[in-house]
Amino acid sequence: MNIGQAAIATGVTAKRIRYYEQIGLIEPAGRTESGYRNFDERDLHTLRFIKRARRLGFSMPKIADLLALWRDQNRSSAEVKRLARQHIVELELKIAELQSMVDTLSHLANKCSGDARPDCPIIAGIEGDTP
Amino acid sequence: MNIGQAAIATGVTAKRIRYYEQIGLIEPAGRTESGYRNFDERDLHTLRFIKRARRLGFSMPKIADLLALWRDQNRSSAEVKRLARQHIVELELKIAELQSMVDTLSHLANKCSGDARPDCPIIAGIEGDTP
DNA sequence: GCTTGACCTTCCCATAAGGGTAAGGTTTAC
DNA sequence: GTAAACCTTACCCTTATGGGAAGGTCAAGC
Repeated sequence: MNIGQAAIATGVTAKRIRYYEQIGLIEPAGRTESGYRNFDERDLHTLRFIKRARRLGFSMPKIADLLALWRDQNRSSAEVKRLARQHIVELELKIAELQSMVDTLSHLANKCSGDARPDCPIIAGIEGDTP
Repeated sequence: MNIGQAAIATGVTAKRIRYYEQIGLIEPAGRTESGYRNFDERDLHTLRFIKRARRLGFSMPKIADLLALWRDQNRSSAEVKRLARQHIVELELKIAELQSMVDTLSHLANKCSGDARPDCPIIAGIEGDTP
């Protein structure tokens, strides 16, 4: 199965597959005599794993860790759980940061008349009161 | 006031100030005879505005829009409000995305025993059931 | 007056996770 | 046999900076 078919089968673009190989996230795929990459079912399985991990917001280095744990038959679930918990904490931190932006902006926007006059608490809020 | 002092006065690093000038976000600062940038109070005011807008998560292009509105004495507050509302929507979209990741991961983590055994619903969840 | 250290300047390289495109080789279908 | 549809590598682009090099400038101390 060449890279285009693998891309269709997994929903991971050919470009990404090559990138994952390049950064060492996946093993270099086998090659045909003419140099085309050749993917088997196991490769597809790995690519799908990566795709799902990405959708959960894991970075490449973390996915590398997850892949290692995935393949390690002697892993402890505690290790996996620790990684997941840590990631959850990071996500929640990011959410809190974004939420704080939303809160501040919503507050300002609610005070803004939103008409034709130039007076605007939003501009004033950005301009001035908080450091 | 040279760039280092401006950086201290505003909390915007010299590197960023040069970058903002480079991308045209701010007017090129005045220069001394020897080529040093020279900042006045108005420049500092602009830099502080940018800093606060950044803290609210606005991108550079949006900050450029905000700066234009800020300077435009004939703006309507409606324009500003529209920009702010749109930004709020984008932030909330991002938050929802991250929250969905947290939810999925939390659900999986809660089912994981987190002990020495390898069996792990988190790995299984990434590996398999959802597309 | 000279040196030293703390500034400043521009320029180039790096980040994360790829997308776009070019130049060229291969395979497949008719 | 040829044209379309693949594949390959390689290079530049993105965001919003940080790091550092090479070299010019300024202020203080001696």
